[in-house]
Amino acid sequence: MTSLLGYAILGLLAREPMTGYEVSRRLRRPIGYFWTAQHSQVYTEFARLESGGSVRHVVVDGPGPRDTKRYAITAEGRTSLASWVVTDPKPAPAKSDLLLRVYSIWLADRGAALAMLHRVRDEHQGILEGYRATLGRGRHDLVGPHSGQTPGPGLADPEFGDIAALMAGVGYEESTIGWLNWLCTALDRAGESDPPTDRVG
Amino acid sequence: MTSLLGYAILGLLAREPMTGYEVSRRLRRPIGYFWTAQHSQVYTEFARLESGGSVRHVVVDGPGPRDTKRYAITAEGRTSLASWVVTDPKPAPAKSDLLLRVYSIWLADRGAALAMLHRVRDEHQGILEGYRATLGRGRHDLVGPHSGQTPGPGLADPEFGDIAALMAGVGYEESTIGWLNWLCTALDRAGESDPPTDRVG
DNA sequence: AAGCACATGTAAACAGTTACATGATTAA
DNA sequence: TTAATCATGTAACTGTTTACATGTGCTT
Repeated sequence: MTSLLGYAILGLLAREPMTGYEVSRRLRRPIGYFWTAQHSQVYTEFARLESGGSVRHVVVDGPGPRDTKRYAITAEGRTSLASWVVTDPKPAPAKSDLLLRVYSIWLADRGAALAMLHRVRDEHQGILEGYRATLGRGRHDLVGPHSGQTPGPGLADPEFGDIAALMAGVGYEESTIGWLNWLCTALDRAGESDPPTDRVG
Repeated sequence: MTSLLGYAILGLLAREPMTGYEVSRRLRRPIGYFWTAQHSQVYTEFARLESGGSVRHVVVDGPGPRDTKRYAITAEGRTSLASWVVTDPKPAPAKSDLLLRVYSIWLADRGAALAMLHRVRDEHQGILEGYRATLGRGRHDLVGPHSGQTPGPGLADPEFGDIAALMAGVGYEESTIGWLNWLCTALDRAGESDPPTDRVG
């Protein structure tokens, strides 16, 4: 009954109570880049979660014309989150704006395509560095694919989830950057024989 | 004005004319896993593309109560696709069902979590093998990050886009599988100190 | 005085999924 | 005869984005 957005919110509240504003802020560019939502969606989802008994709120004083509400996960919410976590995700339909463009890149002007790919690569490079910095700021036991001996956070520690998500983000960005570099090289090589003009029409 | 789905369809039609049914079939599990759509969405999008002058159809005889229509991209459609291709994609909001679960995995039962992660890894392994098989079936010039000397397809060849998308898929699956293996190991290590029971409530 | 961060909501539009509806041909 | 594949469409619903709406307190 709970939606994926609902579980995203519960995952945040399981760490600490938050206002709708704080949840929205975390869901703009989340740690590990795995879910996003607008504040309008968050506020309506809170209402559904509360009527389902997964969260509860207390009113605290704050600015503006309305009450500020701080939400906390309930025991029921925690249980439902914990049992959903181990169910099978449906095979990701992974819609990629970038891949969609690359699929049709053979129609485009080579120079313009290369410029776009370089911009995208630089952006991913920045994101990757951000993830690495975040990993570095945390405790760095457990980090590194073969770090072996040092004991990491216990399974019951939320940092386990944080680090796992960050590691996924690092791996994803690294693989994307590697692919973009390969693609730029391939595009250069493919372009050597062709004239550098737009070949539409 | 054209939606991302519209460009996905144009990208397919730029290769060869197709019926709505064929486009839908390709969009269920696309080459490189980068876009999906239901047939209901495809048929309505065709209407929009046609009223915008990007596609045209001819009626061919076929089964069923309605006419079978074969769609082809127009010169205008090709031009609009080619110029969209080199515009910047917006930073992918990349919603991941799996990452969402892993972010809250510290709440779950370790055994159940490991079982789920193993199922997911095996599934990704299958997808990866599928991509590799597809790459192997095509001409395999250009394939391999540092294959260097052999000339690949010209930039104006649609196979350039096919291979690029497949390479992205291979990189993504490899990185996902590597991360899942790391995660299973970390989960084992983290679980050694904790009792293997559900720690909710 | 202008702009930003905090803080919460509603409304309209668009994107996407699931279900409904029809019917021919071919293979098990 | 049962099911799958080919083939096209509409309707209802859910999810998501964008725009509207309000108002405080702090900083520049």
